[in-house]
Amino acid sequence: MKTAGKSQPHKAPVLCNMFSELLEGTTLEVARRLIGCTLSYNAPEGVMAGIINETEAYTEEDPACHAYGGKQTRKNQTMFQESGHLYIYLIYGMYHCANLVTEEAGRGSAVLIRSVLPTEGVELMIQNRNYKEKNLKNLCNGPGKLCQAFNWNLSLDGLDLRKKNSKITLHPASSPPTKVIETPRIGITKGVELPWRFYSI
DNA sequence: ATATGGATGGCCT
DNA sequence: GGCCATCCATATG
Repeated sequence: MKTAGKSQPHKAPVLCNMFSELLEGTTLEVARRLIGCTLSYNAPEGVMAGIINETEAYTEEDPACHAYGGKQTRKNQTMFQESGHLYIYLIYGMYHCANLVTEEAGRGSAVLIRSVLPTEGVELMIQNRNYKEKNLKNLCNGPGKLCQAFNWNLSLDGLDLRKKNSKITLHPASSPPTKVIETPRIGITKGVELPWRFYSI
């Protein structure tokens, strides 16, 4: 090992480190705070990125949560890892959903990333989704669409975003959105009354 | 413009 | 065997 102790000024900063303060606090706080942040993926084919504009919070106490009651299974075990891990699951046999794990290890909680506004690698995303429309507003505006655009699947489940050189990174908003709206969550049958969905326009 | 129903597979009981 | 934190094509006003 002959790695230099100090970083060299000319060394290309291939990836930014995640700002850990983005994931501090309760799942609800994180879900709210992630609105406006940039999610980026350094894929083999190129970088893809988007600004998060819709999230949902899920915690152990919530009957709609995969980790409800703290029950660990094979599928949900990433939710019980430390905050900063990526939890991906398959839904309806054909789509994937991406979540950022929150809170401390042992507590099953996460924020579902429901939508991003594409900012980088748009051509790749269009390819990945076989997207026909001209307007990009429907390219990543849904949890399944987002994973399809970024080409994310179960193989990325459990990825630790806190690691240096993580393929997936989070960047804080340059200026936080002026208005974040909260509503009940989408597509669930339990915990429907909780206003745990956040979005901005 | 909104409403419907079919596709699909890993995981749980 | 039965869920499912979904999407899209198709059908109708």
